Amino acid sequence: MDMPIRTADEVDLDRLNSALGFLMRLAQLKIYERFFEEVGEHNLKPGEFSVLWVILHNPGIRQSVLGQRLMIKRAHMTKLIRALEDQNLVSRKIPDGDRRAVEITLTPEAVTRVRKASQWFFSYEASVGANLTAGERQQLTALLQKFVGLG
Amino acid sequence: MDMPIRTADEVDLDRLNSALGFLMRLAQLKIYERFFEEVGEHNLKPGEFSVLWVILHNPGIRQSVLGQRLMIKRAHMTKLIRALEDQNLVSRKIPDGDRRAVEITLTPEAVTRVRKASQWFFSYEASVGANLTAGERQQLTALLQKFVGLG
DNA sequence: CAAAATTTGTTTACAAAGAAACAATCTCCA
DNA sequence: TGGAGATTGTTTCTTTGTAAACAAATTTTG
Repeated sequence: MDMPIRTADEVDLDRLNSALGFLMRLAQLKIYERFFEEVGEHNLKPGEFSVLWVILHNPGIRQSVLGQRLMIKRAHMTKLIRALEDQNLVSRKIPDGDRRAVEITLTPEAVTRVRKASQWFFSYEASVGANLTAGERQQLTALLQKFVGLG
Repeated sequence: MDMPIRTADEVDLDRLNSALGFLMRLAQLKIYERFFEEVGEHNLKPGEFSVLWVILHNPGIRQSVLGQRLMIKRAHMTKLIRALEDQNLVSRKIPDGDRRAVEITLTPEAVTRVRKASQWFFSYEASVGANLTAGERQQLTALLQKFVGLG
Protein backbone atom coordinates (compact mmCIF):
# COMPACT_ATOMS: atom_id res chain seq x y z
CA MET A 1 0.00 0.00 0.00
CA ASP A 2 1.63 3.24 -1.12
CA MET A 3 0.81 6.17 1.08
CA PRO A 4 0.31 9.38 -0.85
CA ILE A 5 3.20 11.84 -0.51
CA ARG A 6 2.24 14.65 1.81
CA THR A 7 5.32 16.81 2.26
CA ALA A 8 7.98 18.10 -0.08
CA ASP A 9 10.88 16.33 1.63
CA GLU A 10 9.27 12.96 1.04
CA VAL A 11 9.46 13.49 -2.70
CA ASP A 12 11.83 11.14 -4.50
CA LEU A 13 13.87 13.12 -7.02
CA ASP A 14 16.06 10.17 -7.97
CA ARG A 15 19.01 11.32 -10.06
CA LEU A 16 17.48 14.76 -10.63
CA ASN A 17 18.95 15.91 -7.33
CA SER A 18 22.42 15.90 -8.81
CA ALA A 19 21.52 17.58 -12.08
CA LEU A 20 23.39 20.87 -12.31
CA GLY A 21 20.64 22.58 -14.30
CA PHE A 22 18.05 21.66 -11.71
CA LEU A 23 20.21 22.64 -8.74
CA MET A 24 21.16 25.90 -10.37
CA ARG A 25 17.54 26.80 -10.96
CA LEU A 26 16.59 26.08 -7.36
CA ALA A 27 19.57 28.09 -6.15
CA GLN A 28 18.69 31.06 -8.28
CA LEU A 29 15.05 31.05 -7.21
CA LYS A 30 16.13 30.90 -3.59
CA ILE A 31 18.44 33.87 -4.08
CA TYR A 32 15.81 35.93 -5.88
CA GLU A 33 13.26 35.19 -3.19
CA ARG A 34 15.53 36.61 -0.53
CA PHE A 35 16.47 39.55 -2.73
CA PHE A 36 12.87 40.69 -2.90
CA GLU A 37 12.26 40.04 0.78
CA GLU A 38 15.15 42.29 1.72
CA VAL A 39 15.42 44.90 -1.00
CA GLY A 40 13.34 47.39 0.96
CA GLU A 41 13.34 51.02 -0.13
CA HIS A 42 15.68 50.74 -3.12
CA ASN A 43 12.98 49.26 -5.32
CA LEU A 44 15.40 48.13 -7.97
CA LYS A 45 15.06 44.71 -9.54
CA PRO A 46 18.16 42.50 -9.78
CA GLY A 47 18.42 43.04 -13.52
CA GLU A 48 18.07 46.79 -13.20
CA PHE A 49 20.71 46.94 -10.52
CA SER A 50 23.23 44.95 -12.50
CA VAL A 51 22.64 47.02 -15.64
CA LEU A 52 23.06 50.29 -13.75
CA TRP A 53 26.10 48.98 -11.90
CA VAL A 54 27.82 48.00 -15.12
CA ILE A 55 27.03 51.33 -16.76
CA LEU A 56 28.44 53.10 -13.70
CA HIS A 57 31.72 51.26 -14.17
CA ASN A 58 31.72 51.50 -17.95
CA PRO A 59 30.27 54.87 -18.90
CA GLY A 60 29.36 55.12 -22.55
CA ILE A 61 29.07 51.35 -22.90
CA ARG A 62 27.05 50.22 -25.88
CA GLN A 63 23.75 48.45 -25.48
CA SER A 64 24.92 45.45 -27.42
CA VAL A 65 28.06 44.98 -25.33
CA LEU A 66 26.13 45.39 -22.11
CA GLY A 67 23.66 42.77 -23.28
CA GLN A 68 26.39 40.33 -24.27
CA ARG A 69 28.10 40.61 -20.90
CA LEU A 70 24.91 40.31 -18.84
CA MET A 71 23.30 37.80 -21.19
CA ILE A 72 20.32 39.98 -21.89
CA LYS A 73 18.82 39.70 -25.36
CA ARG A 74 18.77 42.77 -27.56
CA ALA A 75 15.00 43.01 -27.72
CA HIS A 76 14.80 42.90 -23.95
CA MET A 77 17.67 45.33 -23.48
CA THR A 78 15.81 47.90 -25.56
CA LYS A 79 12.92 47.74 -23.11
CA LEU A 80 15.12 47.79 -20.02
CA ILE A 81 17.01 50.84 -21.23
CA ARG A 82 13.84 52.65 -22.19
CA ALA A 83 12.36 51.98 -18.75
CA LEU A 84 15.52 53.35 -17.13
CA GLU A 85 15.45 56.35 -19.43
CA ASP A 86 11.82 57.01 -18.46
CA GLN A 87 12.94 57.13 -14.83
CA ASN A 88 15.69 59.56 -15.86
CA LEU A 89 18.42 57.16 -14.78
CA VAL A 90 20.29 56.78 -18.04
CA SER A 91 20.87 58.80 -21.19
CA ARG A 92 21.42 57.50 -24.69
CA LYS A 93 23.81 58.93 -27.24
CA ILE A 94 24.37 57.94 -30.85
CA PRO A 95 28.13 58.03 -31.38
CA ASP A 96 29.51 59.74 -34.47
CA GLY A 97 31.69 56.78 -35.36
CA ASP A 98 28.82 54.31 -35.72
CA ARG A 99 25.36 55.70 -36.05
CA ARG A 100 23.66 52.34 -35.50
CA ALA A 101 24.99 52.08 -31.96
CA VAL A 102 23.75 53.58 -28.70
CA GLU A 103 26.08 54.60 -25.91
CA ILE A 104 24.62 54.61 -22.41
CA THR A 105 25.59 56.81 -19.49
CA LEU A 106 24.15 57.25 -16.01
CA THR A 107 22.55 60.53 -15.06
CA PRO A 108 24.04 62.23 -11.98
CA GLU A 109 20.99 61.22 -9.94
CA ALA A 110 21.49 57.63 -10.97
CA VAL A 111 25.14 57.67 -9.93
CA THR A 112 24.13 58.62 -6.41
CA ARG A 113 21.30 56.14 -6.33
CA VAL A 114 23.36 53.23 -7.65
CA ARG A 115 26.18 53.91 -5.21
CA LYS A 116 23.69 53.82 -2.39
CA ALA A 117 21.89 50.73 -3.65
CA SER A 118 25.23 48.98 -4.10
CA GLN A 119 25.97 49.32 -0.40
CA TRP A 120 22.80 47.44 0.32
CA PHE A 121 23.32 45.00 -2.57
CA PHE A 122 26.79 43.85 -1.68
CA SER A 123 26.03 43.45 1.98
CA TYR A 124 22.95 41.47 1.02
CA GLU A 125 25.12 39.42 -1.34
CA ALA A 126 27.58 38.70 1.44
CA SER A 127 24.73 37.20 3.44
CA VAL A 128 23.62 34.90 0.61
CA GLY A 129 24.71 31.38 1.33
CA ALA A 130 24.80 31.84 5.08
CA ASN A 131 24.23 28.12 5.45
CA LEU A 132 27.63 27.51 3.90
CA THR A 133 30.93 28.00 5.68
CA ALA A 134 33.07 30.90 4.50
CA GLY A 135 35.36 28.45 2.76
CA GLU A 136 32.53 26.68 1.00
CA ARG A 137 31.07 29.97 -0.12
CA GLN A 138 34.41 31.03 -1.53
CA GLN A 139 34.76 27.69 -3.30
CA LEU A 140 31.28 27.94 -4.77
CA THR A 141 31.99 31.43 -6.10
CA ALA A 142 35.25 30.30 -7.69
CA LEU A 143 33.64 27.25 -9.28
CA LEU A 144 30.79 29.30 -10.69
CA GLN A 145 33.23 31.84 -12.08
CA LYS A 146 35.10 29.11 -13.84
CA PHE A 147 31.87 27.49 -14.99
CA VAL A 148 30.60 30.65 -16.67
CA GLY A 149 34.02 31.65 -17.96
CA LEU A 150 34.65 34.63 -15.70
CA GLY A 151 37.48 33.05 -13.75
CA MET B 1 40.99 59.67 -23.47
CA ASP B 2 38.60 56.82 -22.71
CA MET B 3 38.19 54.45 -25.58
CA PRO B 4 34.66 53.11 -25.88
CA ILE B 5 34.29 49.49 -24.83
CA ARG B 6 33.94 47.29 -27.87
CA THR B 7 33.85 43.70 -26.67
CA ALA B 8 32.19 41.95 -23.78
CA ASP B 9 35.41 40.82 -22.08
CA GLU B 10 36.59 44.41 -21.76
CA VAL B 11 33.61 45.21 -19.55
CA ASP B 12 34.49 46.02 -15.96
CA LEU B 13 32.08 44.22 -13.64
CA ASP B 14 33.89 45.30 -10.49
CA ARG B 15 32.60 43.37 -7.48
CA LEU B 16 29.59 42.07 -9.41
CA ASN B 17 31.73 39.22 -10.73
CA SER B 18 31.76 37.59 -7.31
CA ALA B 19 28.08 38.06 -6.57
CA LEU B 20 26.47 34.65 -6.19
CA GLY B 21 23.11 35.80 -7.57
CA PHE B 22 24.75 37.17 -10.68
CA LEU B 23 26.97 34.14 -11.25
CA MET B 24 24.05 31.80 -10.68
CA ARG B 25 21.94 33.60 -13.25
CA LEU B 26 24.70 33.47 -15.86
CA ALA B 27 25.26 29.80 -15.11
CA GLN B 28 21.62 28.95 -15.47
CA LEU B 29 21.25 30.84 -18.73
CA LYS B 30 24.30 29.05 -20.08
CA ILE B 31 22.85 25.67 -19.13
CA TYR B 32 19.45 26.44 -20.65
CA GLU B 33 21.04 27.64 -23.86
CA ARG B 34 22.82 24.34 -24.30
CA PHE B 35 19.72 22.41 -23.30
CA PHE B 36 17.76 23.87 -26.19
CA GLU B 37 20.64 23.49 -28.62
CA GLU B 38 20.85 19.78 -27.89
CA VAL B 39 17.36 18.66 -26.93
CA GLY B 40 16.58 17.47 -30.45
CA GLU B 41 13.59 15.25 -30.98
CA HIS B 42 12.32 15.04 -27.40
CA ASN B 43 10.83 18.50 -27.52
CA LEU B 44 10.35 18.68 -23.80
CA LYS B 45 11.20 21.87 -21.96
CA PRO B 46 13.37 21.62 -18.83
CA GLY B 47 10.40 22.34 -16.57
CA GLU B 48 8.22 19.78 -18.29
CA PHE B 49 10.90 17.14 -18.04
CA SER B 50 11.47 17.69 -14.35
CA VAL B 51 7.76 17.65 -13.61
CA LEU B 52 7.23 14.42 -15.54
CA TRP B 53 10.34 12.84 -14.01
CA VAL B 54 9.15 13.58 -10.50
CA ILE B 55 5.66 12.26 -11.22
CA LEU B 56 7.23 9.09 -12.64
CA HIS B 57 9.04 8.53 -9.36
CA ASN B 58 6.14 9.66 -7.18
CA PRO B 59 2.93 8.49 -8.82
CA GLY B 60 -0.14 10.11 -7.37
CA ILE B 61 1.83 13.09 -6.06
CA ARG B 62 -0.25 16.16 -5.36
CA GLN B 63 0.11 19.30 -7.38
CA SER B 64 0.93 21.37 -4.34
CA VAL B 65 3.71 19.05 -3.16
CA LEU B 66 5.17 18.85 -6.64
CA GLY B 67 5.19 22.63 -6.80
CA GLN B 68 6.83 22.99 -3.40
CA ARG B 69 9.60 20.60 -4.30
CA LEU B 70 10.30 22.09 -7.72
CA MET B 71 9.67 25.66 -6.59
CA ILE B 72 6.88 26.18 -9.08
CA LYS B 73 4.08 28.49 -7.99
CA ARG B 74 0.58 27.08 -7.78
CA ALA B 75 -0.84 29.32 -10.48
CA HIS B 76 1.90 28.24 -12.86
CA MET B 77 1.61 24.58 -11.90
CA THR B 78 -2.05 24.62 -12.88
CA LYS B 79 -1.05 25.72 -16.36
CA LEU B 80 1.81 23.24 -16.67
CA ILE B 81 -0.36 20.32 -15.63
CA ARG B 82 -3.15 21.34 -17.97
CA ALA B 83 -0.71 21.55 -20.86
CA LEU B 84 0.60 18.07 -20.02
CA GLU B 85 -2.94 16.77 -19.72
CA ASP B 86 -3.77 18.21 -23.15
CA GLN B 87 -0.87 16.19 -24.55
CA ASN B 88 -2.27 13.12 -22.79
CA LEU B 89 0.84 12.76 -20.64
CA VAL B 90 -0.71 12.99 -17.19
CA SER B 91 -4.05 12.27 -15.59
CA ARG B 92 -5.60 14.06 -12.67
CA LYS B 93 -7.59 12.44 -9.90
CA ILE B 94 -9.44 14.05 -7.01
CA PRO B 95 -8.74 11.83 -4.00
CA ASP B 96 -11.63 10.82 -1.75
CA GLY B 97 -9.79 11.89 1.37
CA ASP B 98 -9.41 15.53 0.33
CA ARG B 99 -11.55 16.82 -2.45
CA ARG B 100 -9.55 20.05 -2.81
CA ALA B 101 -6.43 18.19 -3.86
CA VAL B 102 -5.38 16.78 -7.22
CA GLU B 103 -3.26 13.65 -7.56
CA ILE B 104 -1.19 13.35 -10.71
CA THR B 105 -0.14 10.20 -12.52
CA LEU B 106 1.66 9.58 -15.80
CA THR B 107 -0.17 7.92 -18.64
CA PRO B 108 1.47 4.75 -19.98
CA GLU B 109 2.64 6.64 -23.07
CA ALA B 110 4.26 9.23 -20.86
CA VAL B 111 6.11 6.59 -18.86
CA THR B 112 7.76 5.36 -22.04
CA ARG B 113 8.46 8.83 -23.26
CA VAL B 114 9.94 10.07 -20.00
CA ARG B 115 12.16 7.01 -19.65
CA LYS B 116 13.47 7.67 -23.12
CA ALA B 117 13.91 11.39 -22.62
CA SER B 118 15.69 10.74 -19.34
CA GLN B 119 18.39 8.80 -21.13
CA TRP B 120 19.07 11.86 -23.23
CA PHE B 121 18.64 14.23 -20.29
CA PHE B 122 21.09 12.61 -17.93
CA SER B 123 23.73 12.13 -20.55
CA TYR B 124 23.30 15.76 -21.53
CA GLU B 125 23.52 16.68 -17.84
CA ALA B 126 26.75 14.75 -17.50
CA SER B 127 28.22 16.90 -20.25
CA VAL B 128 27.24 20.15 -18.55
CA GLY B 129 30.27 21.75 -17.02
CA ALA B 130 32.72 20.09 -19.35
CA ASN B 131 35.10 22.97 -18.73
CA LEU B 132 35.42 21.81 -15.13
CA THR B 133 37.45 18.84 -13.99
CA ALA B 134 35.49 15.86 -12.71
CA GLY B 135 36.47 16.78 -9.17
CA GLU B 136 35.38 20.37 -9.56
CA ARG B 137 32.10 19.31 -11.05
CA GLN B 138 31.47 16.97 -8.14
CA GLN B 139 32.36 19.73 -5.71
CA LEU B 140 30.04 22.19 -7.41
CA THR B 141 27.19 19.72 -7.27
CA ALA B 142 27.74 19.07 -3.59
CA LEU B 143 27.96 22.77 -2.75
CA LEU B 144 24.79 23.54 -4.66
CA GLN B 145 22.98 20.70 -2.92
CA LYS B 146 23.99 22.08 0.42
CA PHE B 147 23.13 25.61 -0.67
CA VAL B 148 19.59 24.71 -1.65
CA GLY B 149 19.09 22.35 1.26
CA LEU B 150 19.11 19.07 -0.64
CA GLY B 151 22.35 17.79 0.83
C1' DC C 1 33.15 51.53 -56.23
C1' DA C 2 28.61 48.93 -55.67
C1' DA C 3 26.07 44.93 -54.35
C1' DA C 4 25.82 41.53 -50.67
C1' DA C 5 26.23 40.36 -46.09
C1' DT C 6 26.56 41.77 -41.24
C1' DT C 7 25.67 44.50 -37.22
C1' DT C 8 22.72 47.26 -34.22
C1' DG C 9 18.69 48.44 -32.38
C1' DT C 10 13.54 48.55 -32.59
C1' DT C 11 8.94 46.76 -33.20
C1' DT C 12 5.33 43.34 -32.89
C1' DA C 13 3.58 39.20 -31.44
C1' DC C 14 3.86 35.67 -28.17
C1' DA C 15 5.33 32.45 -24.20
C1' DA C 16 6.68 31.87 -19.36
C1' DA C 17 5.99 33.05 -14.75
C1' DG C 18 4.19 35.60 -10.80
C1' DA C 19 0.46 38.27 -7.89
C1' DA C 20 -3.86 38.81 -6.29
C1' DA C 21 -8.58 37.69 -5.90
C1' DC C 22 -11.63 33.93 -5.71
C1' DA C 23 -14.22 29.38 -4.76
C1' DA C 24 -14.31 25.10 -2.72
C1' DT C 25 -13.02 22.22 0.83
C1' DC C 26 -11.06 21.01 5.07
C1' DT C 27 -9.33 21.80 10.07
C1' DC C 28 -9.58 23.50 14.46
C1' DC C 29 -11.50 24.80 18.46
C1' DA C 30 -14.82 27.51 21.38
C1' DT D 1 -21.72 21.64 16.15
C1' DG D 2 -20.70 25.46 13.61
C1' DG D 3 -18.14 29.28 12.36
C1' DA D 4 -13.26 31.27 11.73
C1' DG D 5 -9.30 30.42 9.50
C1' DA D 6 -6.24 27.61 6.58
C1' DT D 7 -5.32 24.91 2.41
C1' DT D 8 -5.78 23.75 -2.52
C1' DG D 9 -6.42 24.84 -6.91
C1' DT D 10 -8.16 28.00 -10.53
C1' DT D 11 -8.87 32.34 -12.91
C1' DT D 12 -7.55 36.92 -14.41
C1' DC D 13 -4.25 40.40 -14.93
C1' DT D 14 0.36 41.92 -15.19
C1' DT D 15 5.32 41.48 -15.72
C1' DT D 16 9.33 39.53 -17.68
C1' DG D 17 11.65 37.67 -21.37
C1' DT D 18 12.06 35.55 -26.14
C1' DA D 19 11.42 35.11 -31.35
C1' DA D 20 10.98 36.84 -35.72
C1' DA D 21 10.61 40.42 -38.99
C1' DC D 22 12.24 44.78 -39.95
C1' DA D 23 15.01 49.31 -40.83
C1' DA D 24 19.13 51.71 -40.81
C1' DA D 25 23.94 51.89 -40.87
C1' DT D 26 28.28 49.65 -41.60
C1' DT D 27 31.59 46.27 -43.43
C1' DT D 28 33.06 43.09 -46.78
C1' DT D 29 34.19 41.61 -51.14
C1' DG D 30 34.03 40.87 -56.10
